[in-house]
Amino acid sequence: MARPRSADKRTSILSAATRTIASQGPVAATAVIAKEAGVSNGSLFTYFETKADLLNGLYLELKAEMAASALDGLPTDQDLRVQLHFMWVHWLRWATSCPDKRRTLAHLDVSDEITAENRKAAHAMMAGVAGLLEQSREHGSMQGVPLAFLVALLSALAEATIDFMIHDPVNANHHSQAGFDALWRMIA
Amino acid sequence: MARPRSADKRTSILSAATRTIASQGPVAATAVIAKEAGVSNGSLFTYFETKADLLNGLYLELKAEMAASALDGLPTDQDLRVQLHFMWVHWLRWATSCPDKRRTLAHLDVSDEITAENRKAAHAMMAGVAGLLEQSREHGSMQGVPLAFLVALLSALAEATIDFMIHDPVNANHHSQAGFDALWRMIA
Amino acid sequence: MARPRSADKRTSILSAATRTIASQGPVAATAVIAKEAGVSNGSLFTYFETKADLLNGLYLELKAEMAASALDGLPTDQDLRVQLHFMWVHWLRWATSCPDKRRTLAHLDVSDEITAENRKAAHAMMAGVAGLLEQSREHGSMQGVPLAFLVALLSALAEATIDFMIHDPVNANHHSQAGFDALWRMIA
Amino acid sequence: MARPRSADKRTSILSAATRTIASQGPVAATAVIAKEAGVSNGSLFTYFETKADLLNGLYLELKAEMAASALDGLPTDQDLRVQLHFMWVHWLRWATSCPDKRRTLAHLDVSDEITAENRKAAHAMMAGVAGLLEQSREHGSMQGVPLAFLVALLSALAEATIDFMIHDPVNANHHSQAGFDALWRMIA
DNA sequence: GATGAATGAGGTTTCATTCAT
DNA sequence: GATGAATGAAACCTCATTCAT
Repeated sequence: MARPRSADKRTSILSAATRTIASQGPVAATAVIAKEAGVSNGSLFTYFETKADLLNGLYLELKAEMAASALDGLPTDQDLRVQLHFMWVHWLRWATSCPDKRRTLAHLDVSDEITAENRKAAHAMMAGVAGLLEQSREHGSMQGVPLAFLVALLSALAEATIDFMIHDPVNANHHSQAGFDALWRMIA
Repeated sequence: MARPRSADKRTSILSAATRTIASQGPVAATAVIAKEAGVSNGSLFTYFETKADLLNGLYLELKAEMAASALDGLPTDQDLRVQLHFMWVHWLRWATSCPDKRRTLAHLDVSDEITAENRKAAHAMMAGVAGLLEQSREHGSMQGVPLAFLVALLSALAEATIDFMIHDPVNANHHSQAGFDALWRMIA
Repeated sequence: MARPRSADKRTSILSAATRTIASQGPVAATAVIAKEAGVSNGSLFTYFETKADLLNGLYLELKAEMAASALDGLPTDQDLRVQLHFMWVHWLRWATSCPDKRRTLAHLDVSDEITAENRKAAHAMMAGVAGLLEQSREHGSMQGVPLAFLVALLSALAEATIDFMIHDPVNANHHSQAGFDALWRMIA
Repeated sequence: MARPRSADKRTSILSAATRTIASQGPVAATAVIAKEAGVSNGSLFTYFETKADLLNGLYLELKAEMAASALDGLPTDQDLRVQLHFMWVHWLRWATSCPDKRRTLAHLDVSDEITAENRKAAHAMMAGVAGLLEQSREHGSMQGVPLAFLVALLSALAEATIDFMIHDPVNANHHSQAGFDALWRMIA
């Protein structure tokens, strides 16, 4: 209820929640998450007033991390195709290297507990990606469609590709490239 | 010689489950589903031994219906692009006209309760779609990628398009066409 | 509700109940007993109006069989010690050769479902044993105690001996004899 | 640092369980036991993880109390017959003065929920009684029989005597003495 | 009479949240 | 602030009994 003091503890809880929800889904009990975080079950509720709060906080945290992974270090001075490829590769690398975070995010994406407001906020984090897409399609076949639709298609392709990379890790790079080529054909 | 098990009642339960799970997710209580179906609490368990059984049965039922919608009446004597387009349109029409079924299926797709066996069976129902894709890419850019990956990409595009059609129903046909064109560019 | 017709079916149910209760106790479900008897769960209730009725019927049946085993063929023309020994041996032989019946009887003996009336009826079946005891103690040390107490002590010794015979079957006869000798010292 | 688990509450639950099981048997609902203990439904499960745990805990508690009643204050410097008589009298006094505990123990003795391990532990608590019996029979007629059998016979006689004392309380002392005399004749 | 589907109360256990320590 | 015991509303599932076929 009062302002939490330890940022460490908050982080512990979020990371324990990530691990637990990845394996059990959002029905994971708060007591289990607390124990996994090495914190008492009561303490969890001083850092997150409600289980829904925890879920929403985790959602934002993971979305932000994902967006940052995709966009940090973007070579803005280079060719658009190169930039888009950079974004694609970093996004997919992040997702495949933290499968728990990615799986948890997938769970939260379909959960009823995430508020519309937070979904919108998460969407805003991808503004950089949207901007890149906007430029990339400038002279291509998808000039007429709403940008949001385009973003949705990109996400869909990315997620499908990630699934396949995790499922067949030996050829992960291969699949990543094939996915990107498909994307490029789609929007170019 | 005794009162026969009623197919109607089974259907009632499945359709009540569809409605309830669409709005509450798979955590929907069996008691709520039973009441919504106009059936006693205990009766549900004579038709489905377990809640997990109900979920799995529903999953198969909906997947089958979805596959049938996409493939029934396929004009196999026509051009591949026409066939693929037929499939695309019918699939999306089904999904957008029964949003509850579609939403429930989305929930079940990520649920831990669905067995690997049933996931495989559901996959098999889409064999027709896979076959169509296999032929369609024959001379295109995606000859090298695993067919399963191609199917995953198709599904991803379809789902994203469906989302957008539901979100912006006025231009649904427009989005459907844009999605299909994108798909065709991707595989052609 | 109507008069049952098939004595066979009644017997099947009783014997299925014996087996099932022996292993699960009186909480055994009527549906399980019915299935074990090869009868529909509804039918069970035309032969026994109530589960309690079934339990009570079974109790009487088994008690009667036990009493008969102990007393049938009693050599009434012989020495009392010989008669008592005959009774003891036959009782214990019955109990050790039908462990299910014996175990079920033990369960029913402590069950709340058995009516006082039926307990009394069961007691009456052992009148022969009581009579034998009455005569046997005529000149011994237990002339003063209530006959019912004497019967209780006999039963207690018998049950303890049976337990031990089942537990250590190799020396069953030995234990049987030791038990009888102890009994005889007690009452002589 | 948090509210400590209360020994009182544990005791309340055990004693409520004793009363409830005495009258209803081990099928007594945990909710009923909790209410009788003045504790919430859920609290019972912080003191006993499982209903079976509660039953086993109660079993050990009652067996220990019974053994202590029989053996505490044993006049080890006196004649064996005196010691055995002391044990007999105290045992029977305990049993007849707490009929609920005794009845509950009788229920638990035949329950499937009690583990073999706990049965063995309970047996060990009676080691003092066994030792006394071992010495008492030294020069008597029961030198050849297994000690465990002897213990079983003693228990059987005690239980039968207790039943009779409860059933006819006016002459309880009389019956107790008659039972002991019978026991002594048996082993002397 | 026989069958087994239908019923709904009741059983054990879990869990988010509160609050005494 | 931290802890974990306390709470009681559900949740899933079982079962004796009834009744349509």
